[in-house]
This record gives sequence, structure tokens and C-alpha cells, in this order.
Amino acid sequence: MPSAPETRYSAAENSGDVSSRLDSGGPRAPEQPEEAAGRKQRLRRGRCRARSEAALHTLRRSRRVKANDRERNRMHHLNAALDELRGVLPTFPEDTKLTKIETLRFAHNYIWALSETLRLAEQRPRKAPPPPRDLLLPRPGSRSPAGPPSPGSDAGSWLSAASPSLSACTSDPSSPATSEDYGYGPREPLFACHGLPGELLRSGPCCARYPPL
DNA sequence: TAGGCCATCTGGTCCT
DNA sequence: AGGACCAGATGGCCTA
Repeated sequence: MPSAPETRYSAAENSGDVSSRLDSGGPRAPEQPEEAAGRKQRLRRGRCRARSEAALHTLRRSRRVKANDRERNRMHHLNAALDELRGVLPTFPEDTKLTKIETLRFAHNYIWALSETLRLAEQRPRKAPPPPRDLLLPRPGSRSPAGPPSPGSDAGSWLSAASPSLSACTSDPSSPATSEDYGYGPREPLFACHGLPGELLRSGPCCARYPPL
């Protein structure tokens, strides 16, 4: 896609075209030696200019190609890091591939849930934590046995029906609580959070992504 | 077929 | 000057 600046540059390039200067047409008076020398000089200058502009174009093109290459590489590295992150996030089935945005939001929640687990463990050192439960959240067409409601289609209802501890979702101003806050659509992730209290995961900062068990 | 997700290209901006 | 980072545009692929 030709960009505007490049187009403008091409136009400027054409305005300096040698041939357009040469064929002015019409009968001419016999050329004086000085005039001939000047003409040759202009011609040389024009050719030089055209050559240097072509070289400039080539240079710009090669810089762009290199920049594209770097950008592609950068995005590949970013995606590799995202893949590593996916690798440490528990999903079910295991080969479920979260989208980029799902990965980031789930990671956010996961970290939050782990932090909450630690905090609660410190608050109640003598009380044993609830037994680990798996959170199975289905993608469309892939319902877990429990058949939880869809957070996308009915996020509000399951939020309101959830336990009072869900207030954690909205009490933190830095933690958007609803799917609307994220501009999120009906897509549903499929997560299995092994060893985490389901309550914590459901009430995480990104709780709109997690329906009740 | 519309919408979501993604990779890639591109130009602009900032930093070293 | 060159590289990193960013956001917008575009087109391809996939799914409901």
C-alpha cells in the first residue's frame, strides 16, 4: 500500500525528471559554447540527481525491509513469551489454546488468586484451606459436566448470584469487574485451575471471565 | 456471511 | 543514524 509521504516523494521525484526538462521543443537559435557547456552540466546534474534519488529510494526501501524484519522478529519474541505464559497457566483440556487477550487476563486472575491464597493462608494459619477444586469453564460447544452458565451471555446474572466475596471484584478500582469493562464478547475460555480454591478464582479481578461452579 | 483473531506491513515517535 | 516500540491498516483464516 503506497503511503502518502512516499507518494508525495514520488511526485517530487517526477518534477525533477530530466527528460521533461529536455524536450521543450520548438526551433532554437544556434547554441553558444557557454550555453552548450551549461546544458551539458545541467544534464549531468539531472542524471546525477535521478541516480541519487533512485539510490535514496533503494536505501529507504532496504531500511523499510530491515525494519519489517525486526518488527516481525519482535512480534515473534512477544508471541514466544506469550506461549511461555500459556504454558504455565492451567487449562483444560491441556491443549486448549487461549487467545492472547485471554492469556493475559487469565494470568492476571491467576496471579491474583495465588496472592489471595497466600494472604488467606497467613490470616488463618491453623485452619486448613478448602480442598483443591478444579474449575472447568467450557468454550462454546464444550460443556463441562456441571454445565455452568456462560459468562459472556449472562455475566451479570452469574455475578449477582455469586457469593458475597465477589465484592472483591468491584471493590478494587483497578480491577474491572464486568465483561463490559473489558469490552468482551461472548467467547468463553476453558480453564482448569488445579489446586486453587474455586472461590478465589471466581472472585478475581477479572472475575467476569469466570462463571460459578 | 459476519465477526473474531492473527500476522504482517507501515509510518511515526522516542531513545541511545 | 539506527533500533525499539507503538498503533493503524489490511488481508487471510476460522467459526458460529
